[in-house]
Parts: sequence; structure tokens; C-alpha cells
Amino acid sequence: MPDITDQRFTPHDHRRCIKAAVAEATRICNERNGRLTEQRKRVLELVWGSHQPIGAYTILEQLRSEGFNGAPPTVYRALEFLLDHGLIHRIESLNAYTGCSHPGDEHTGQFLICSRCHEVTELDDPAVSRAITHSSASIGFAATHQVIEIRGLCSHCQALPHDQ
Amino acid sequence: MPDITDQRFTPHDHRRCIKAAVAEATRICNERNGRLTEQRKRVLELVWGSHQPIGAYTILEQLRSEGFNGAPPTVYRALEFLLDHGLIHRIESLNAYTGCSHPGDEHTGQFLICSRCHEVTELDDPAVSRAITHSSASIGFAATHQVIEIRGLCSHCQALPHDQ
DNA sequence: TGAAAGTTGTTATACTATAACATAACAACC
DNA sequence: GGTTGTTATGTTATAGTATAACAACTTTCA
Repeated sequence: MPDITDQRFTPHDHRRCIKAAVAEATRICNERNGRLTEQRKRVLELVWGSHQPIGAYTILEQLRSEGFNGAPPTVYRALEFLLDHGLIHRIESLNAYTGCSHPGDEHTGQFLICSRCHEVTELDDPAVSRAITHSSASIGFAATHQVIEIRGLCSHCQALPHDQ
Repeated sequence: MPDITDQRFTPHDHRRCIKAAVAEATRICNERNGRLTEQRKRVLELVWGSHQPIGAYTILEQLRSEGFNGAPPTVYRALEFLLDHGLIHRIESLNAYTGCSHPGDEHTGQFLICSRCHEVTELDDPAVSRAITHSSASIGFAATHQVIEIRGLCSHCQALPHDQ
């Protein structure tokens, strides 16, 4: 049964999400003297504007369609900045980027990727992190960073007929 | 303190590991009418021969140095076959491939990747899988496949001076 | 103002992966 | 044994992802 409170499937003005994300990012960057330049902000908006993880070259295309006349390194640099400041995440198994749903604090999220609609939900369940840290430690491995990307069907898509 | 029983750091004849892996793969392929051809077997050996995850193009280079005169698709096809039969794993965060340490049964491993020596240890801790499945289910997500890649320092490298 | 640091522009190239179609090897059957 | 359908491999070209290296510009702050 789909969770009708789920923002992704509730009719909502997504532009608000984007604005909120940018506002939050601005606050965070101010705090630590990171410069959220126009380009970086624009890339952040594009990442948030997509309901799915977005690739670097798709971002580049969109920038170009807006009159920007740049090359891949510009996009990768902006992405690097945003990653460094915890404002977006990279999804390794998709070579794509997605907005961080609670930026600011250091964390490596856990991502649920729907195989059908391709939306990504970020979880940050301490129980999962703990299980992994514990399991690693049991063989003497000191974990510093976790890549956790889960495939499956989101609640919304489970409720749909299979052939849709 | 390094675990001196750890096969990776115990002096051992790694050719034996490779032979064992190939023997096991042969058995599994026979069971299910998969054809472990010479090329596929050779790729499997190269994957096992590397103490670190190995990239497709590195495999290609090695094949070429043995007189093989092929192109990328050949390697990718062999890798696909080996993946399909659960004989190797792909490490998403490295775009590289590593031997499966207990092939045969369906599973998605958990990988501990040492940032220093780059060796990979495969874990299959049910507690971790369970934590993830449980956490996913709590928001209605039905997980089918897990990508879990943990960075950190293996016990061996922790024991070394930092600057080595 | 001028030096240092940070950001962006620009060109070229490296690395990873697959599409599409041709050929060859194999297995099973008549 | 030849025929046929299937699987595997060869081959060429190209798509997709990412970075190196160096030049030019901006910002900051002494």
C-alpha cells in the first residue's frame, strides 16, 4: 500500500523543494565559508529538479540548453564541491547524483532505488550502520565510509499492475 | 593486530586458490549446463589471480599479452557470464571485478575494501542483510538486491605505520 | 594595489561499457 | 554425415563517464 504521505507521490510543488534545498545549502555554505557560486547553485537546483538521480552529462545538457557554454570539467567541479559539502550524494551503481535529504551533518546515506520508477529514497538508519560497523569490526576491519544502495520496488510501484 | 590466519597475508601459494576457484566453477557450471569455455575460464583465472578487484581493460591487456587478439566485448561477455553464474562480483564503486569467495548460492555479498592495500574481503553477514531488509520494509520498500561496499582499513594495514 | 587563493574556461584525452552485425563452434536431430 | 537451431566469439564503431593540464579570470585580504 503506497504511503500517501510520501512527498514523492503527493501532488506538491516541487519548486518549493528545490528552493528549500538551495536555502539550506546557502546557510550551510555560509557557516563554513564555502562559496555557493551561481554555477554551483544552478547545478544543485538541477540535481534537485530531477526526481531521479541525474548524470553529469545530463546536467551539462541542461546547462547548455540555458545558454551556458561549458565543458564537462565545470560540471564535475560543481558536483565535487556539492559532494564535499554534503549537499548531494553520488549513487555509485548508477553513476549519478541525487540531492541529500538532510545535508549538513556528516553521513553516508543508505539509498533505496526503485527498479521501476527509478526514484531514490535516502534512509539513514543507525541500525544498519551499526550492523555493518559491528560486522566489519568482527574481522578487524575499521570501516570509514559505507556505500549502501538497495534495489527493489518502492511502495508506490508495488501497488501497480506488473505490466505497467 | 593483524589476523595471521588471514589467507591474504599468510604466505601461501595463490595458484592453489585460483585452481580451487576454477575447479569449483567447473563443478557449478556442469551442474547447470553453463559452458565454462576456455576464454571464460581464463578470465576467471585472471580475476582470481589479482589480489585486488580488477578492471575489464586490465583483463583485456593481460589477455593480449598472452597473444589473445580480442576487443572489449569479449571480456565484458565473459564477465557477464561469470556474474550471471555467481562466480564473480562487480564492485560498483571501483568499476572492477573480484572473485566470489563462496560461489553457487544466490547472494549479494558485502565488501570490505581496504583504502590502503585495496584488498577486498567478502562478508555475508545475515545480520547486515536483515537490518537492511527490515529497514527498507519499514517504509514499504521491497528490497531485491543490495550493493554494500565498505571502505576502511583492514586489520593488516591498521597495524602498519601511517606513512607506509 | 598587489599577491595569494580560489574559481572557471578550454582543450585534449583517459577510462568504462555497449550496440550492431558478421562469423564460427557446438549440439541435437533426422 | 549433413542440416539446423543455438550459443559463443570476432570485429568495428561508438556511447557514456571522468579527469589531466594549463590558461584566464575573480575574490579576498593584507
